[in-house]
Amino acid sequence: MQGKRNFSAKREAIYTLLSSTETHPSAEWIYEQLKPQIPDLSLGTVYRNLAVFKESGLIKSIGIFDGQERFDPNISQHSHFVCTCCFKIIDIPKSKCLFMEQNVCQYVENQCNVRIEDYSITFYGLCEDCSENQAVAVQKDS
Amino acid sequence: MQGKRNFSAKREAIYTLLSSTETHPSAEWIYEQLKPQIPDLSLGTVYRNLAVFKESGLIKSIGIFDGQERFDPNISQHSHFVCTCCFKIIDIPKSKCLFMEQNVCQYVENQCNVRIEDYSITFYGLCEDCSENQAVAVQKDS
DNA sequence: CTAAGTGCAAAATATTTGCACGATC
DNA sequence: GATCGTGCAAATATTTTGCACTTAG
Repeated sequence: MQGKRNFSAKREAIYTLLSSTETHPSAEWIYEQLKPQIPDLSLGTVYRNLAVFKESGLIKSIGIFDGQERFDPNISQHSHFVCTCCFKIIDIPKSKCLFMEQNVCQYVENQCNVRIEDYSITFYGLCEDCSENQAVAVQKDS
Repeated sequence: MQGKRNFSAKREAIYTLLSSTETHPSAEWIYEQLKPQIPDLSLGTVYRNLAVFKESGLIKSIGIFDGQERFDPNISQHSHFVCTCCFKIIDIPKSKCLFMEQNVCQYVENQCNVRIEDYSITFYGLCEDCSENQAVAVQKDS
Protein backbone atom coordinates (compact mmCIF):
# COMPACT_ATOMS: atom_id res chain seq x y z
CA MET A 1 0.00 0.00 0.00
CA GLN A 2 1.54 3.31 -1.03
CA GLY A 3 -0.24 5.95 1.06
CA LYS A 4 -3.92 6.75 1.00
CA ARG A 5 -3.82 7.57 -2.72
CA ASN A 6 -3.44 4.77 -5.22
CA PHE A 7 -6.16 2.83 -3.46
CA SER A 8 -7.87 0.26 -5.59
CA ALA A 9 -11.56 0.91 -6.12
CA LYS A 10 -12.59 -1.69 -3.58
CA ARG A 11 -10.03 -0.64 -1.02
CA GLU A 12 -11.19 2.92 -1.48
CA ALA A 13 -14.83 1.93 -1.02
CA ILE A 14 -14.08 0.02 2.17
CA TYR A 15 -12.08 2.85 3.69
CA THR A 16 -14.62 5.47 2.64
CA LEU A 17 -17.44 3.52 4.22
CA LEU A 18 -15.42 3.05 7.40
CA SER A 19 -14.75 6.78 7.54
CA SER A 20 -18.30 7.84 6.93
CA THR A 21 -20.05 5.80 9.59
CA GLU A 22 -20.26 6.09 13.34
CA THR A 23 -21.00 2.42 13.77
CA HIS A 24 -17.46 1.13 14.31
CA PRO A 25 -18.17 -1.64 11.85
CA SER A 26 -17.25 -5.28 11.62
CA ALA A 27 -16.01 -6.96 8.45
CA GLU A 28 -19.39 -8.57 7.95
CA TRP A 29 -21.24 -5.26 8.25
CA ILE A 30 -18.96 -3.58 5.72
CA TYR A 31 -19.45 -6.48 3.33
CA GLU A 32 -23.23 -6.32 3.61
CA GLN A 33 -23.27 -2.58 3.06
CA LEU A 34 -21.05 -2.63 -0.01
CA LYS A 35 -22.25 -5.82 -1.67
CA PRO A 36 -25.29 -4.24 -3.38
CA GLN A 37 -23.14 -1.55 -4.99
CA ILE A 38 -20.17 -3.82 -5.68
CA PRO A 39 -21.69 -7.19 -6.55
CA ASP A 40 -18.37 -8.91 -7.15
CA LEU A 41 -16.97 -7.96 -3.76
CA SER A 42 -15.91 -10.88 -1.63
CA LEU A 43 -15.78 -11.11 2.14
CA GLY A 44 -12.14 -12.18 1.98
CA THR A 45 -11.27 -8.87 0.34
CA VAL A 46 -12.90 -6.97 3.18
CA TYR A 47 -10.90 -8.94 5.73
CA ARG A 48 -7.69 -8.51 3.76
CA ASN A 49 -8.13 -4.78 3.43
CA LEU A 50 -8.99 -4.33 7.08
CA ALA A 51 -5.76 -6.16 7.91
CA VAL A 52 -3.88 -3.84 5.55
CA PHE A 53 -5.42 -0.74 7.12
CA LYS A 54 -4.69 -1.97 10.61
CA GLU A 55 -1.13 -2.90 9.72
CA SER A 56 -0.48 0.53 8.26
CA GLY A 57 -2.02 2.31 11.24
CA LEU A 58 -4.88 3.79 9.27
CA ILE A 59 -7.48 2.22 11.52
CA LYS A 60 -7.56 0.61 14.95
CA SER A 61 -9.26 -2.45 16.30
CA ILE A 62 -11.57 -1.63 19.18
CA GLY A 63 -11.88 -5.24 20.26
CA ILE A 64 -14.04 -8.27 19.66
CA PHE A 65 -17.63 -7.94 20.78
CA ASP A 66 -20.37 -10.51 20.23
CA GLY A 67 -17.79 -12.55 18.34
CA GLN A 68 -16.91 -9.93 15.75
CA GLU A 69 -13.91 -7.63 15.61
CA ARG A 70 -14.89 -3.96 15.42
CA PHE A 71 -12.85 -1.23 13.78
CA ASP A 72 -12.43 2.49 14.17
CA PRO A 73 -11.04 4.87 11.54
CA ASN A 74 -10.55 7.48 14.25
CA ILE A 75 -7.10 6.67 15.55
CA SER A 76 -6.83 9.62 17.92
CA GLN A 77 -7.03 8.78 21.61
CA HIS A 78 -10.62 8.48 22.76
CA SER A 79 -12.82 6.09 24.70
CA HIS A 80 -15.77 3.93 23.80
CA PHE A 81 -19.04 2.87 25.27
CA VAL A 82 -20.20 -0.61 24.29
CA CYS A 83 -23.81 -1.63 24.75
CA THR A 84 -23.81 -5.14 26.20
CA CYS A 85 -27.25 -5.75 24.73
CA CYS A 86 -27.15 -4.62 21.07
CA PHE A 87 -23.38 -4.07 20.84
CA LYS A 88 -23.71 -0.56 19.58
CA ILE A 89 -20.44 1.33 20.12
CA ILE A 90 -20.45 5.02 20.96
CA ASP A 91 -17.46 7.36 20.90
CA ILE A 92 -16.67 9.24 24.06
CA PRO A 93 -14.67 12.29 23.00
CA LYS A 94 -11.52 12.92 24.95
CA SER A 95 -12.83 16.29 26.03
CA LYS A 96 -15.69 14.55 27.82
CA CYS A 97 -13.45 12.11 29.55
CA LEU A 98 -10.41 13.97 30.84
CA PHE A 99 -9.52 11.61 33.62
CA MET A 100 -6.25 10.18 32.44
CA GLU A 101 -3.43 11.75 34.35
CA GLN A 102 -0.64 13.21 32.26
CA ASN A 103 2.00 10.80 33.36
CA VAL A 104 0.02 7.72 34.30
CA CYS A 105 1.49 5.74 31.42
CA GLN A 106 5.01 6.55 32.48
CA TYR A 107 4.10 5.76 36.06
CA VAL A 108 2.75 2.33 35.11
CA GLU A 109 5.76 1.71 32.89
CA ASN A 110 8.07 2.29 35.82
CA GLN A 111 6.02 0.32 38.30
CA CYS A 112 5.50 -2.69 36.08
CA ASN A 113 8.68 -2.66 34.01
CA VAL A 114 6.83 -2.56 30.72
CA ARG A 115 6.82 -0.37 27.65
CA ILE A 116 3.37 1.07 26.99
CA GLU A 117 2.47 1.85 23.41
CA ASP A 118 -1.24 2.41 23.71
CA TYR A 119 -4.15 2.13 26.08
CA SER A 120 -7.90 1.85 25.82
CA ILE A 121 -10.75 2.77 28.09
CA THR A 122 -14.05 1.04 27.46
CA PHE A 123 -17.33 1.51 29.28
CA TYR A 124 -19.97 -1.20 29.26
CA GLY A 125 -23.67 -0.93 29.88
CA LEU A 126 -27.00 -0.32 28.19
CA CYS A 127 -27.50 2.26 25.47
CA GLU A 128 -30.51 4.53 25.47
CA ASP A 129 -32.61 2.29 23.22
CA CYS A 130 -31.87 -0.89 25.12
CA SER A 131 -32.54 0.84 28.44
CA GLU A 132 -35.97 1.87 27.20
CA ASN A 133 -36.74 -1.54 25.76
CA GLN A 134 -35.84 -3.09 29.06
CA ALA A 135 -38.10 -0.67 30.92
CA VAL A 136 -40.98 -1.49 28.56
CA ALA A 137 -40.40 -5.21 29.05
CA VAL A 138 -40.54 -4.82 32.81
CA GLN A 139 -43.76 -2.81 32.49
CA LYS A 140 -45.39 -5.57 30.41
CA ASP A 141 -44.36 -8.17 32.97
CA SER A 142 -46.24 -6.50 35.81
CA MET B 1 -24.96 -23.40 40.56
CA GLN B 2 -25.70 -22.97 44.25
CA GLY B 3 -22.93 -20.73 45.59
CA LYS B 4 -19.25 -21.54 45.72
CA ARG B 5 -19.88 -24.66 47.78
CA ASN B 6 -21.42 -27.73 46.21
CA PHE B 7 -19.03 -27.44 43.28
CA SER B 8 -18.47 -30.62 41.38
CA ALA B 9 -14.90 -31.91 41.51
CA LYS B 10 -14.12 -30.64 38.03
CA ARG B 11 -15.78 -27.30 38.56
CA GLU B 12 -13.82 -26.96 41.77
CA ALA B 13 -10.54 -27.79 40.03
CA ILE B 14 -11.17 -25.24 37.30
CA TYR B 15 -12.03 -22.49 39.71
CA THR B 16 -9.14 -23.34 42.02
CA LEU B 17 -6.68 -23.22 39.15
CA LEU B 18 -8.11 -19.91 37.97
CA SER B 19 -7.75 -18.49 41.46
CA SER B 20 -4.22 -19.67 42.01
CA THR B 21 -2.61 -18.30 38.87
CA GLU B 22 -1.63 -14.83 37.79
CA THR B 23 -1.80 -15.72 34.12
CA HIS B 24 -5.39 -14.67 33.40
CA PRO B 25 -5.90 -17.96 31.60
CA SER B 26 -7.78 -19.01 28.51
CA ALA B 27 -9.99 -22.11 28.32
CA GLU B 28 -7.30 -23.94 26.38
CA TRP B 29 -4.63 -23.16 28.97
CA ILE B 30 -6.81 -24.38 31.83
CA TYR B 31 -7.56 -27.55 29.93
CA GLU B 32 -3.89 -28.26 29.28
CA GLN B 33 -2.98 -27.65 32.90
CA LEU B 34 -5.67 -29.90 34.35
CA LYS B 35 -5.69 -32.69 31.78
CA PRO B 36 -2.70 -34.59 33.28
CA GLN B 37 -4.34 -34.68 36.71
CA ILE B 38 -7.88 -35.21 35.40
CA PRO B 39 -7.49 -37.41 32.33
CA ASP B 40 -11.19 -37.61 31.59
CA LEU B 41 -11.62 -33.83 31.52
CA SER B 42 -13.00 -32.47 28.27
CA LEU B 43 -12.48 -29.05 26.77
CA GLY B 44 -16.23 -28.55 26.52
CA THR B 45 -16.50 -28.85 30.27
CA VAL B 46 -13.92 -26.11 30.73
CA TYR B 47 -15.86 -23.84 28.39
CA ARG B 48 -19.15 -24.64 30.06
CA ASN B 49 -17.81 -23.97 33.53
CA LEU B 50 -16.19 -20.72 32.49
CA ALA B 51 -19.56 -19.65 31.11
CA VAL B 52 -21.19 -20.61 34.40
CA PHE B 53 -18.63 -18.66 36.42
CA LYS B 54 -18.98 -15.63 34.20
CA GLU B 55 -22.76 -15.78 34.31
CA SER B 56 -22.77 -15.94 38.10
CA GLY B 57 -20.28 -13.08 38.40
CA LEU B 58 -17.55 -15.21 39.93
CA ILE B 59 -15.07 -14.31 37.20
CA LYS B 60 -14.76 -11.67 34.51
CA SER B 61 -13.72 -11.78 30.90
CA ILE B 62 -10.77 -9.51 30.22
CA GLY B 63 -11.20 -9.66 26.47
CA ILE B 64 -10.06 -11.70 23.51
CA PHE B 65 -6.35 -11.53 22.77
CA ASP B 66 -4.55 -13.51 20.12
CA GLY B 67 -7.86 -15.17 19.37
CA GLN B 68 -8.52 -16.53 22.84
CA GLU B 69 -10.78 -15.19 25.55
CA ARG B 70 -8.93 -14.53 28.80
CA PHE B 71 -10.47 -14.67 32.25
CA ASP B 72 -9.82 -13.08 35.62
CA PRO B 73 -11.00 -14.42 38.98
CA ASN B 74 -10.28 -11.02 40.52
CA ILE B 75 -13.52 -9.16 39.92
CA SER B 76 -12.57 -6.04 41.84
CA GLN B 77 -11.93 -2.95 39.72
CA HIS B 78 -8.39 -2.93 38.39
CA SER B 79 -6.57 -2.45 35.12
CA HIS B 80 -4.50 -4.70 32.90
CA PHE B 81 -1.40 -4.52 30.83
CA VAL B 82 -1.39 -6.78 27.77
CA CYS B 83 1.86 -7.60 26.02
CA THR B 84 1.22 -7.35 22.28
CA CYS B 85 4.06 -9.78 21.63
CA CYS B 86 3.59 -12.76 23.99
CA PHE B 87 0.10 -11.81 25.25
CA LYS B 88 1.09 -12.00 28.88
CA ILE B 89 -1.41 -10.08 30.99
CA ILE B 90 -0.30 -8.19 34.07
CA ASP B 91 -2.53 -6.75 36.78
CA ILE B 92 -2.23 -3.08 37.52
CA PRO B 93 -3.53 -2.62 41.05
CA LYS B 94 -5.99 0.18 41.50
CA SER B 95 -3.67 1.86 43.96
CA LYS B 96 -1.09 2.24 41.21
CA CYS B 97 -3.53 3.69 38.78
CA LEU B 98 -5.70 6.21 40.58
CA PHE B 99 -6.69 8.29 37.63
CA MET B 100 -10.37 7.58 37.32
CA GLU B 101 -12.30 10.56 38.61
CA GLN B 102 -14.93 9.79 41.18
CA ASN B 103 -17.84 10.72 39.04
CA VAL B 104 -16.61 10.16 35.53
CA CYS B 105 -19.04 7.29 34.98
CA GLN B 106 -21.97 9.43 35.98
CA TYR B 107 -20.66 12.23 33.81
CA VAL B 108 -20.43 9.96 30.77
CA GLU B 109 -23.84 8.51 31.55
CA ASN B 110 -25.37 11.97 31.44
CA GLN B 111 -23.46 13.12 28.38
CA CYS B 112 -24.15 10.02 26.33
CA ASN B 113 -27.54 8.95 27.68
CA VAL B 114 -26.35 5.50 28.59
CA ARG B 115 -26.33 3.36 31.71
CA ILE B 116 -22.82 2.30 32.63
CA GLU B 117 -22.41 -0.98 34.46
CA ASP B 118 -18.69 -1.48 34.16
CA TYR B 119 -15.55 -0.16 32.55
CA SER B 120 -12.13 -1.46 31.71
CA ILE B 121 -8.78 0.17 31.23
CA THR B 122 -6.20 -1.77 29.27
CA PHE B 123 -2.65 -0.82 28.47
CA TYR B 124 -0.84 -2.35 25.51
CA GLY B 125 2.85 -2.65 24.85
CA LEU B 126 5.85 -4.88 25.43
CA CYS B 127 6.49 -6.70 28.67
CA GLU B 128 9.96 -6.80 30.22
CA ASP B 129 10.95 -10.09 28.59
CA CYS B 130 9.77 -9.13 25.12
CA SER B 131 11.47 -5.75 25.39
CA GLU B 132 14.75 -7.46 26.16
CA ASN B 133 14.35 -10.03 23.42
CA GLN B 134 13.67 -7.26 20.97
CA ALA B 135 16.79 -5.41 22.11
CA VAL B 136 18.87 -8.55 21.69
CA ALA B 137 17.46 -9.12 18.21
CA VAL B 138 18.37 -5.58 17.20
CA GLN B 139 21.90 -6.11 18.53
CA LYS B 140 22.35 -9.25 16.45
CA ASP B 141 21.16 -7.46 13.33
CA SER B 142 23.86 -4.83 13.47
C1' DC C 1 6.40 -8.13 -17.37
C1' DT C 2 5.69 -7.51 -12.56
C1' DA C 3 3.44 -6.75 -8.59
C1' DA C 4 -0.71 -5.84 -6.33
C1' DG C 5 -5.55 -6.84 -5.63
C1' DT C 6 -9.10 -10.07 -5.86
C1' DG C 7 -12.88 -14.14 -6.05
C1' DC C 8 -13.60 -18.35 -4.60
C1' DA C 9 -13.51 -22.12 -1.79
C1' DA C 10 -11.12 -24.70 1.52
C1' DA C 11 -8.83 -24.50 5.81
C1' DA C 12 -7.92 -23.09 10.38
C1' DT C 13 -9.44 -21.66 14.87
C1' DA C 14 -12.16 -21.00 18.84
C1' DT C 15 -16.31 -21.80 20.84
C1' DT C 16 -21.00 -23.79 21.37
C1' DT C 17 -24.24 -27.36 21.54
C1' DG C 18 -27.08 -31.86 21.10
C1' DC C 19 -27.28 -36.16 22.98
C1' DA C 20 -26.67 -39.89 25.97
C1' DC C 21 -24.97 -41.31 30.24
C1' DG C 22 -23.66 -41.21 35.08
C1' DA C 23 -23.74 -39.12 39.58
C1' DT C 24 -25.97 -36.69 43.19
C1' DC C 25 -29.57 -35.36 46.24
C1' DG D 1 -36.48 -39.98 39.56
C1' DA D 2 -35.30 -35.30 38.51
C1' DT D 3 -31.65 -32.30 37.92
C1' DC D 4 -27.00 -31.27 37.22
C1' DG D 5 -22.53 -32.12 35.26
C1' DT D 6 -20.08 -34.32 31.78
C1' DG D 7 -17.60 -36.69 27.43
C1' DC D 8 -17.77 -36.82 22.91
C1' DA D 9 -18.36 -35.31 18.50
C1' DA D 10 -20.73 -32.51 15.39
C1' DA D 11 -21.99 -27.97 14.44
C1' DT D 12 -21.23 -22.91 14.28
C1' DA D 13 -19.06 -18.77 13.40
C1' DT D 14 -15.42 -15.93 12.31
C1' DT D 15 -11.28 -15.22 10.15
C1' DT D 16 -7.34 -16.71 7.26
C1' DT D 17 -5.22 -18.53 3.31
C1' DG D 18 -3.83 -21.01 -1.19
C1' DC D 19 -4.44 -20.66 -5.86
C1' DA D 20 -5.49 -18.89 -10.15
C1' DC D 21 -6.83 -14.89 -12.59
C1' DT D 22 -7.04 -9.97 -13.59
C1' DT D 23 -5.49 -5.43 -13.80
C1' DA D 24 -2.66 -1.32 -13.40
C1' DG D 25 1.63 0.69 -14.19
